[in-house]
Parts: sequence; structure tokens; C-alpha cells
Amino acid sequence: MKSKELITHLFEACKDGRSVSQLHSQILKNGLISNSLFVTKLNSIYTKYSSLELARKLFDETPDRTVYLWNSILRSHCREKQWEVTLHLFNNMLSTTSTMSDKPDNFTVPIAIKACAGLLALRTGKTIHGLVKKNDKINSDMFVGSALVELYAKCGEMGDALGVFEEFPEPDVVLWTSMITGYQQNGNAEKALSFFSRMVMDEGLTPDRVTLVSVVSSCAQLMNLGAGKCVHGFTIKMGFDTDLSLVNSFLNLYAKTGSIRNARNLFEKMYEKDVISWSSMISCYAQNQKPDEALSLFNQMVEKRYDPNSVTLVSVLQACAAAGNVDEGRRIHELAKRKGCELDVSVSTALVDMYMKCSCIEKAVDLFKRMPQKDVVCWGAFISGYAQNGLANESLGIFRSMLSDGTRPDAVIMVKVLKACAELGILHQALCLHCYLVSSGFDDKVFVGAALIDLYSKCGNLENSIRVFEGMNQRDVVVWSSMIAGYGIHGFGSEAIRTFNRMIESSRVIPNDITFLSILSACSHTGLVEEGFKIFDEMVHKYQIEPTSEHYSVMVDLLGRTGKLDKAMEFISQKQVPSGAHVWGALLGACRIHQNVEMAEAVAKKLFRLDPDHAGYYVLLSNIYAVDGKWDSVAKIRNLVKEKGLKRTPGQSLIEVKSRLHTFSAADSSHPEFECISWLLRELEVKMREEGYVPDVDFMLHDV
DNA sequence: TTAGGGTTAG
Repeated sequence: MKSKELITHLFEACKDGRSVSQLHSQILKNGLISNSLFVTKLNSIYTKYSSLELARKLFDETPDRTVYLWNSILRSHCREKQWEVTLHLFNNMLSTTSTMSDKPDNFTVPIAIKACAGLLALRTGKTIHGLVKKNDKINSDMFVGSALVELYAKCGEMGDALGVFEEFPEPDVVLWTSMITGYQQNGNAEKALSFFSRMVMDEGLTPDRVTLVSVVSSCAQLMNLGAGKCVHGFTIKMGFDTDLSLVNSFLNLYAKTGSIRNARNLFEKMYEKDVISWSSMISCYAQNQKPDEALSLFNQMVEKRYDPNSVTLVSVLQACAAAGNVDEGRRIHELAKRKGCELDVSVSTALVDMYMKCSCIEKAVDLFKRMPQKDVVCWGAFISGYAQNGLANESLGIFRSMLSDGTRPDAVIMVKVLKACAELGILHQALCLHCYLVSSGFDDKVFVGAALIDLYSKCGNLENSIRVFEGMNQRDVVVWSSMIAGYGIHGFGSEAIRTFNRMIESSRVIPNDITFLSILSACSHTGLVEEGFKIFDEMVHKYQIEPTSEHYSVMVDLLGRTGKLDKAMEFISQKQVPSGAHVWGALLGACRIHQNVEMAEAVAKKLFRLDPDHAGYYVLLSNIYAVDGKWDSVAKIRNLVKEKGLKRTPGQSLIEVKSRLHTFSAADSSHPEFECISWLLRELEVKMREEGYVPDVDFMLHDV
């Protein structure tokens, strides 16, 4: 008894972590280590002061273990996310001879299940679930229920999760929240919100901070800013607005929905910030076309001694890619190496993407080859990397490698492949891919439909585009824009305008800047000047969309093509257009069509200043001179290009024969059937001349 | 002694 008093006294004196080890040595000195009651009490103190090693040592030294002691050590390992150790200990617990006092109880089971969830060990989890069902007390425990729901949700088995949930006649807020979170994390935000509504409206339960986090995440997933703002109001009313996780989830909501100002305000007013807050704000800028702000925020973060994690690096890399800032990208790469996360899947994928977008193909290839494991996402970055660098055919080759590597494609990958085919204009492959999409069920995704419409129209098969378009039961702004662009490419301007009107009148879809680009270019290709200007005006005033230099160049093209060169010039100067090279390039093209040498010279002068390394503009001017017979001017430009060391990317012709792609470029005789092809061409030329064909000499390339 | 939560890559 004397020693018990001593120990009680010591426990009371133990106010913080430092005195724990003193307490420990006192216990050892007094020979109380075998007293399991005290050991247990000491163990809980160790757990509290987070010294897992000491706690574990004590546990291992104790032969006489109560459930209380087991639970304490299991929970400690679980908190440290040591899932394997936790499960291993749990198995030890099961296999040691069980008396009534050391059997796993309703406190033990949720810990073991959580470890299964952490390892995504569905099988082991199901075995434990089987054991649970035999014990009424454990089976009806709400904590056990939540843990099971979490396990099934993490493994993507929401059906099983629902089965567990429905066994409880009166689920509490935690159990409801587990279901809501489960649906949200499995990409079913609508279901998550409907469960939330049932919980609040039907059951009259009040959500807590954790529930609200999942609800806000669901709103973000659905891009529903309005609903999210309602929840924000409620949060403030409930006094939860200082909860870091919850505020971070609002930050994410504003970031995802492009509400940069809301995000920034919230971020600046935040009572406390952590890495997640900084990462979210950086990603907000990176994903909303503000890469420079993202980079500067990252530097601020580092200055303030916050430690960026791999998620932060991924977001900054995205910003580097968007800004085309390969120097900064390399710096982040070095940082990732130093932090030892260079080869994390997400980091290396972001690096591959960044290098590809900055045209450093070799760097990207090197990294890709070194990646220890490759998933769909990184294959996707690699595939579109090639396509972005003008190597669409090679990107199809990568796709084939992916398949033979045993990686199953998903809808996003398929869209990339469709885009590559569209670039190459290969119809036969398009048809095959479409079949595959139908059989795999990817074709009901809206963005896949949009890509198909684009693909068919670029392969010259507008009928199929229309068929896909009309067959869709849901159409977003991208789908409509693709269809409008399709009509435009094929020269059906008024059909494009009709579709545009149908979109606005019958489906309440709001056109965006790209929709306008498509419709304006349709007008340009069909010579619908008046209609084009009307639509341009609507864009600016009714839809409040600020025209980009691309919009301006389409307008210049529209005027220029129809011969209104002066008006085009006037349009550029009068609108105080941000005169990017595109705009003047369009005008130079128009000068070429209408052979206006004088204006061409003036325009080219501006262009050579704006974009001095663009070989295409020199070629255009040289061709204009050539048509006019000004051969000395042609020669002058030719020398200029030589001096500057500019190279034209050679044009290529592609043809698809029996689903094999054949490519040809100027003065290229490398095709195995070159002789045969040349012979056939000569035959055709003779026949064409016999039919009265006169070649257009103007277009003979006096190439530089 | 328990529990459910927030940021990322194509």
C-alpha cells in the first residue's frame, strides 16, 4: 500500500512529458514494473506525451497484459500510421490465449479496422468484420460501425458501407459523416449532399465541424459556389470559422470555382495557416491562369519558414509549366531531389508535365524512364507531352506502349488519344477508337463526346460529328463549342450560327471565350462579316468577355479575307488592340490573299519586331514578293533568314492506309514505294491537264 | 481509452 501511495503521488506530480521518465525510473526502482495496473497507467501517460518507443518498451516488458494495455499500445501505433505494426500486434492479441479480460473489445476493433483501411486491406478487413458480427456488443457499437464504413469507403465499396450504415437504427453524427465523406471521396458528391440533407432535415441532427468539411468538399467537387457560400455563412454562425481544416476546405472551394478574390481574402484573414493553406492558395493561382502569383506566393511561403511538402511542389510545378518557366521548374526539381520526393508518383508526373510543356523532351523522357511505378496519370502526362510538342504520331506509339505495359486506359487518356488522332486526321483509327469507347462505357462522359465531335470534324466526317452531338443527352459548353467549330471548319457558317443560337435559347448554356472564337472563325471562313461583328459586339457587351488577341486576329481575318484590308488595319489601330503577333499575322495573310504588297511590307515590319524568330512570317512576305516578281526582294529576305539561322518546321502530309500512317515531306524520297508513288502522280498530272487543269503558279513555293 | 475531416499530378 505504501508503494501505491508513492505511485499515486508520483502520477499526480507528473504534469508534463519531462517528468514521465523520472516516474518511470521511480517505478523500476520500487519494483512495481510487474504491477499491471500501474504499467497501464504509465503507458497511457507515455501515449499522451507521444513517446511511442518508451511506451512500446514498457508494453514488451509487461507479461501480464490487460485489454486496456493492448488498446493503448495499438492506438499509439495506429496514431503514428504504422498500419502493419498495428495489424501485427492485433494478430498477436488474437492468438494469445484469451481469457475474458484480454479479448479484443469494442475499443480494440475500430483500431484494427482503421489499420486495414490505411493499408486498403479489404480482405483482412472483411475477416475482422466477420468476427465482429458474432459479438453483439461489438457489432452494435457505433465506433465500430464508423470504422467499417470508413474501411469500405476507402476501398471504393460504398455498397458494403451502406450495408453497415443501415444496420444502425439511429446513427449518430459521426456515422452519418463517415457515409457523407465516403461518397464524397468516391466522387459521388451528389449522393454525399443528399445524405447530408437527410441527416439534417429528416433526422434533425446538427452537423459538426467535420461534417461540414465533407459538405464543403462536395460543393467544391460539384463546382457549386452558391451552396458552398451558404455553408460558409452557417459555419460563421456556428462559430466554427476558426477551425483550420474547415477554413482550408473553403479555400479549396473558392480555388476550384475560380473565385480567386474570395480565396485571397479568406487566406489573408486566416487566424492560423499551415502547409495545406499555403498549398491550396498556390494551387488556386496555378489553376486559374495566375502562374506568376503562384510562384511568388511559394517564395513567400519558403521565406516564412513553412516547409513545402510534395503536394505544394506539385502545385508550384504546375505554375512553372503554365508560365513556361523552366528555370524555376529546375529549381523546384532540385528541391524535390533534396527532399527525397523526386520519384513520388505525383511529383515526378508534375515534373514530366512541366518539362514537356517547356519543350524539354529529353529531360521528361529521362525522368519518365526512371519512375519506379507508372500509373495512368503519368502515362497521360507523357502521351500529351508528345502531342503538345507536335509529335502526335509518336504520342500514339506511347499509348500502345502503355497498353502493352498492362496499364488500363481511362476516359482522360482516351481523350488525349482522340486529340492526337484529330491532329493527324486519321479517320479509320477514329472509328476503331469510337467502337472501343462504346464497349468500355467511356462514351457517356461529356468530355469524351466533345472530343469525338472534334475528331470526326477534323477527319472530314461532319456527319458523324452531328450524329454524336445529337445523340448526347447532356451537353456542356465545350460540346456546343466543338460542334460550332466543326460547322465552321467545313464552311457551314450559317449552320454554326444556328447552333450557337440553339445553344443560348434552348439549353441555357453560357458561351465562353472559346465558343466565341469558334463562332467568329466560322463567320470568317464563310465571309459573314456583318454577323461576325454583331456576335463580337454581343461577346463584349452582353457576355462581358474581354477579347483576347486571338479574338482580334479572327476579326482581322474576317475583314482581311473579304478584301477589306483598310478596315482591318483601322480595326487594329482603333481598338487599341493588344497587338500580339497573331493579329498582325492575320493581316499579313490577308495581304497575301489580296496581293497588297505595300501594306504587307508595313505589316511585316511590325511583325519582325514583335516576333523576330518566326520563320513563317518571312516566308509569307517572300511569297508575296515572288508573286509580284520582285526577285531581288525575295533574295534579300532569303539572306535575312539565313543570317538569323531560322528554320521552318517542314510541312508534312499524312495518309492513313489500312490503319497504317504514312508521312511525306518536301523533297523526301524515303518512302519504300517512292518510285511507284511518283509514277502514279505523273500519270494523274497528265490526266488532269487533259481535263483542262491549269496549275496555279502563284502558289509555287519560292521558299526560303 | 475510442471515431469521421482539409491541399496535388494528365
